[in-house]
This record gives sequence, C-alpha cells and structure tokens, in this order.
Amino acid sequence: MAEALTREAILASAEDVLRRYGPAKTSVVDIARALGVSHGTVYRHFESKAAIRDAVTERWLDRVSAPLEDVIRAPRPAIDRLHEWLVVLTETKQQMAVTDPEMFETLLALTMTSREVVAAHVDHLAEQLSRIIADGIADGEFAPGDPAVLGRAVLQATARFHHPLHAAEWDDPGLAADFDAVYALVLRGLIA
Amino acid sequence: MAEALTREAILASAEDVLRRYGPAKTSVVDIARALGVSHGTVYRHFESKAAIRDAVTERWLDRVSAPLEDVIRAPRPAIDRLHEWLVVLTETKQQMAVTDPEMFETLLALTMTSREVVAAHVDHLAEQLSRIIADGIADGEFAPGDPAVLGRAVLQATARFHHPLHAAEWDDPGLAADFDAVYALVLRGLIA
DNA sequence: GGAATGACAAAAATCAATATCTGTCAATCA
DNA sequence: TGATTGACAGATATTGATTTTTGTCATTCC
Repeated sequence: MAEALTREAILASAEDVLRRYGPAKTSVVDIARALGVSHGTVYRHFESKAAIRDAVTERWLDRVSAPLEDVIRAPRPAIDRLHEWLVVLTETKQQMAVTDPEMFETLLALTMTSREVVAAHVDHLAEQLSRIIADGIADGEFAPGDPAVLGRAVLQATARFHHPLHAAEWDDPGLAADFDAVYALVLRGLIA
Repeated sequence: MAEALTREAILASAEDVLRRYGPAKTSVVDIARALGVSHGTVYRHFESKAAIRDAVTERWLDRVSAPLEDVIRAPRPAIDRLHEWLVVLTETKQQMAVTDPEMFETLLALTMTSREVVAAHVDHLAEQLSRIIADGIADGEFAPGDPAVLGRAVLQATARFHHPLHAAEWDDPGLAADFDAVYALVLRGLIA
C-alpha cells in the first residue's frame, strides 16, 4: 500500500520543484505530478498555492536561523558571540547569493510574497540578538539598556549586509571594510 | 525666432514627461514631441536615452542633497546637526514615498538603471556626514576617529530608514521607534 | 466513510503577430 | 555650415487570441 500523503511530503516536493524550475514556472499541478497524485489532492492539505509557498519559505528561513542558535549557546563572551552571530548571518546570505544565484533569486521571490513569514523571521533574529545582548549586559560587557530594543537596533543597523534587498550591492569591493566600520560603531554604542 | 535647443531644455522636458507618464511609457519620441522637435535632434545633445535618464536622476538626487547642505552649515553643535541631517534625509524620502507614490516609483526605477549616478550620490551623502563628524571630533563632542569611515558607517547603519529599497517597510508603525533606537545606538558609538 | 480524482469556471500566463521605439545617417533647411 | 529632419534597420514593447493554472466540488475508489 502507498504511503499516506502528508503535508511534509508535499512541502518536500514543492521545494524540489521550486529548486528545479524556479518560482515562476512552478505550478500546483507540477508539485502534484512529482508526487504522483492529482492537484485536487494537494488542495486537501493546503488552502492555496500561497499557503504552500509560505510553508516552504518558513522551512528555508528556519534553516538560516538554526545555525545561529548554536552561536548563541556557545560558552563564550557575549562580545565574541555577537560578532560571530553577525558574521555567520551575513556570510550565509552573501555566500548563497554568490554560489547559487538562481536559488537565491527563488528565495528572494518567495520572501517578497510571504511578508508575514518574513516578519516572524525578522522578529526571531532580533530576539536572538537580544539574548546575546542581555547576557552581555548581565555580566558587564555591555552598558545597561533594553535588550529587546538594542537587538532590533543592531539588526537594522547591519541590514545592508544581510538583508536580501541589498544583494545587488554585495559585489562592492569595500563591503568587508564597510561591515567592519558599522560593526565597530555599533559595538562602541553597546559598550559605551 | 525659436529658442536654441539646450541640454537643459531637454532635461526639463524629459522630467516633465517622466512625471506625467512614468518611466516605462516615456520614449525619446515623447520627450522630443513635447519640445516640438524631432527625436533625431535630441540625439544631437545626448548620446542615448540612458544618458538622459542619468542626467534627470542626477538632478533629482541633487535636489535631495541640497537642503542637507544647509543643515551642515548651521551654527549649531555637531550632535544637533547630525540628528537634524538624518531626520531631514529620512523624512524627505519617506514623505515622498507616502505623498507621491508614483513619483517615488519613477525615481526608484531611475535609480535602478543609473547605478553610477546613485553611487556618486551615496558618496556625496557619506561625505556630508563626514564633515559633521569631523567638526564634532574637532570640538570634542565625538571621540577621535576617521571621519570618512565613520560617515559611511553612519549612513549605512541608517539605510533602513532612507534607502529607497526599504520603502515597502516604511509603513511599519514601529518605524519611528526603530529609528530612535538605531540613532541612539550610533550616537553612543560616536561619543564613546 | 474518508481520501483521491478529474471536469469545470474564472483568472493568469504564454505566444506570435503587430506596432513602437532607439539610434544612425544621408538629405534638407535656414 | 551647422542644426534639424525623417526614413530606416534592428531591438523592444504591446496586443489579443490561445493555453495553462488555480481552486471547487460532484463523483469515484478502496
């Protein structure tokens, strides 16, 4: 007997088809065909094509956040974790944009249509930063302040280096120097 | 006798047509017709349509920078000028995006195709900030540092609030609070 | 009886035929 | 003689007829 069709299986298929054909040429019929079922069946598990896209986007964005969680938990000073966290985030995105541009293009297109999923992801990233900053304040590395506010501020101040909208500017040869300058400025603000 | 045709007149016409029809539906023929000349004549004064677009973009961006120059020259402490400069820049852009969305759309489309003109504009903005920061360092308001590097850093750290790519995020109700948080962080970094 | 199908209507995407636009240049004009 | 014109070729954009897609639901299947 055939496996029961699950949301997970549909998402895996959707991700596969999106990778292969890109977001513009991916239809629900394609996703269903890759699973050997009719497209009507897919609609039993997902409300709409948009819901499938949202779910795929969420999976992908979670894969970005996951390694950052490890950085937060490392037994190191908050300052080091802050730097590492920002470097991992920016390099992850920039690497993907360079090494797999179509993939990055696809991810960007998905994020444009899944605004709410992206907002939750951004909140999650800011919250991760807040935890590092709270640690840093607790043990005196950073000056007192509201970690939630400071976390958001740090994330936004570094947007140029990780926000996909800026991807077109990532081939600038001065990028690394610019990052260092912004990071140094932000760090001084946290310590001050 | 008719006025001699000048580059200025062509640019004024181009700006006019762009305002009225938007960048997608603006042809060199339209620009020429608005001046009562043939399009061949326009090509005597500009190398290409791209050159016309670049020149219009430059005019518009210069109109953004000009009022900021006044802020720099005001006889006030550097800290106050820095804040004012950032507020004027962000509010100018955000106002335009809200009050004249098609106009903003047009300007955005132009900037996407006039990369070099935009790069020069960004350099100019960073240089303006550097001047304020140099003043602040000179009279002890800010800690010592390289004004050129710090100017670029401040501009990039606040990109979220003035970079047109982020316009879609400017309706966020927390925008003002986010700006205040980033500004406070950056200011502490400059003073520290 | 719950899961899957496929015919269907409305909406969206595709495609090829048609029209417009860009940029050049020999001819015209003043 | 130097500015302007308009015909022209190749590239790009528009249009509307045709196909594909989305989402629904009565019917079929196990």
